Amino acid sequence: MATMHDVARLARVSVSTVSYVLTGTRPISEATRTRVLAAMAELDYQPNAMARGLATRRSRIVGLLMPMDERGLGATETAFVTGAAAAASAAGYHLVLSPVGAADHDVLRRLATQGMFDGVVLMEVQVEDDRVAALQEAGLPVVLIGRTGDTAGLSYVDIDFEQTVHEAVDHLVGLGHRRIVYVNHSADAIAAGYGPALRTRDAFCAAMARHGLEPVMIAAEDSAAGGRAALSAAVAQVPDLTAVLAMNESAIFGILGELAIRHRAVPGDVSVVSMVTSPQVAELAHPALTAMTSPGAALGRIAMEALLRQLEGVAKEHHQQLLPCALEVRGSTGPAARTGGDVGLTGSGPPDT
Amino acid sequence: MATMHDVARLARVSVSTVSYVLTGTRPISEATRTRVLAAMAELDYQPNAMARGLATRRSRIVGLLMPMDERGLGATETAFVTGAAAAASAAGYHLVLSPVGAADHDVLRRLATQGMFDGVVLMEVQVEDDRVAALQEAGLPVVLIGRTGDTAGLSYVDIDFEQTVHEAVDHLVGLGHRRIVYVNHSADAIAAGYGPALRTRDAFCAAMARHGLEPVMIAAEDSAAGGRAALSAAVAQVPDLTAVLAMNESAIFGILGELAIRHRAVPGDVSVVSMVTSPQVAELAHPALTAMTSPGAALGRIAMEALLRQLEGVAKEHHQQLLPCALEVRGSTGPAARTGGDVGLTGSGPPDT
DNA sequence: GCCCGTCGTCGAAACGCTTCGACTAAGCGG
DNA sequence: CCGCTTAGTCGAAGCGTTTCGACGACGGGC
Repeated sequence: MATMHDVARLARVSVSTVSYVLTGTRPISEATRTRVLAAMAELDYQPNAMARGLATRRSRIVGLLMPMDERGLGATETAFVTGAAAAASAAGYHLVLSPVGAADHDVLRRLATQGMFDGVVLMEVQVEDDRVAALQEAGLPVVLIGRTGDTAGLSYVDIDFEQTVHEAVDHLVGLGHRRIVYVNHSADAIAAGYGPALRTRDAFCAAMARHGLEPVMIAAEDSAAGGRAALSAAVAQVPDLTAVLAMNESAIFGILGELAIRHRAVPGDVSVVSMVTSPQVAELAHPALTAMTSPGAALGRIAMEALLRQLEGVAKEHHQQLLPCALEVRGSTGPAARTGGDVGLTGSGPPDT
Repeated sequence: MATMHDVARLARVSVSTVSYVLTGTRPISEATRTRVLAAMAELDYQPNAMARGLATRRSRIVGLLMPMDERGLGATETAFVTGAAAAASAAGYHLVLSPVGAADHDVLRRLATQGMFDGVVLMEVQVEDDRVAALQEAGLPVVLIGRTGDTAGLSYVDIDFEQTVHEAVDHLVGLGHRRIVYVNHSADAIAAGYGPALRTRDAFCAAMARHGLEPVMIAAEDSAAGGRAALSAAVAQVPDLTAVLAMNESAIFGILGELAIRHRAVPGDVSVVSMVTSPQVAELAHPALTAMTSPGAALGRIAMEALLRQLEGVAKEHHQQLLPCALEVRGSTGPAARTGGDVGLTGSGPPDT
């Protein structure tokens, strides 16, 4: 409640002197400095954020822009948020969470022009995403989590899907698997240009090709039911599959459930690798899932740090970085079954929803 | 980038007139209003948030204060956040996410005095929590998610643990269960005064007493391993238990895993009810868990709306509200086994980590 | 003994908005 | 026809900072 005026009066100096003590922009004698500091302490003075923001034209507020659909955030997205929040807070910035749909153009521009944000981190970027352009036009520093198709002139941090898929496939092939099915996100997501789905699809093809194997891919709705359906489809297409690689965090449990119903043991008959998964989720399954653990919090933190560096003028170039997911072998993968044959194929259960 | 000055000049009116058009605090003739509006549109004018905040002494920013430990947020907490964010955004407020530990007193006071927040929602409140007092001293409107022991003069929204536990117990008793074990949060959490743990403990005692049954309770660490250990302990203490009621979202999968190891079928031999759980998590298990679904997003939304009402001066009284979790029967509960006996007790497997 | 640069401080002008008091021009009841 | 209210507008004074230009004092090089 106390203002700089009060402090100045109590310390018998001018307001500007108090400001200089605070910001250190001009030399101040030791004597007055201590007098001013004492006055501040006595009055329990805190500089007013709004006033400071107005005068400096820097709010020390950064935005975290993300679509917040009904279903809420998955573990990985939540990790982005907490990582970014921690980094911002550590640097003395405030982080505002702005739910902004992929199509909310005007909302976005309003946010950008209001002068409330020094910069923003944009999550859930599509391969084609004009929000990026809108923000840049407004002159707002932006860092992406995820990336557009054309990344020229952009700062981003993303998961290295190519690398991650290759590692996962290598792991399975190394265990002797040959008939591997990739369960991706939904066909809708792919059609909509959802980056992770697209990139993992291509990477899976490439990885399988490198081993001289044929890539089989199934799209799954983001739900347990979707997972069950996907597994049914997979078995129908490749009856003697020995491994499933799944991108879809929501579908994975449906996949496991359907495998159980069909009496295919994991990892005895079928090995399962879950991609871009948080350890917590991987531990939930039984057996615990061998997974590519997403560097969620790290990604959020790195993105935020890159943004702040840009704001502070430390970095002028763009920050572009890919982080692979780390392979963590747990209980759901093992050597490929000897006979690639038709184990348990008979009970080709109902497609189920 | 355009300021009110520019708009005023272009519309050939004074700055104050532009302001009145914007805020509607004084009558403006239709003619000038349209002229001003046209000028705004032409210049693509957006009022500067900082300047407005400084002049009105209202930032239209609210804080969401929560401890953000290493492990990150659970599904329920995440729902609080998204619910609150959506509500704030819908009302034209900005929501800043502030990781603030339970002990960060000075950080809290600094946040409160900086004038950046019009009000705050405080999450993860302890039964004894002096942060609440600190915030109130600073004159900041506060709404809690969760509640302290003494709620006089406070606004809060919380889960109705009493009601929730009673419903859960009634459900199990209604299915014929008599030997029900409650798996709570860790002993540490209870000792630290973690409200949900305390309140469910008491409620469980009361609910069991009402049915003339003896309450058996086990504390579990928040992990799958903790769940396994807890179930082992439970079986040791009540060999013929037929139902488990679990509070601990992290431990629940350990409990299920350990049951599987001990060849106790769910729900054939043992029924399991998970408390304060999100549907997504409940669906992950196999069989899907009968659970008390936490009203996560609703809680966040209601808390935020209460805060905003307070800020707008609409509501003067305090908002105190409890929401029960909704019982959603899925596959993990069924009639109590006929013979309460020693089914599967022989294979009293290793405590496992 | 001068001139100049640096140190330490001050006053005032921004920053972009809201809001108060005042003023003009109508409209209107008596 | 006069004084009152009311609609409509303006200018100026804030809001609490930062920052720029200025100014006195002081010390050093010559």
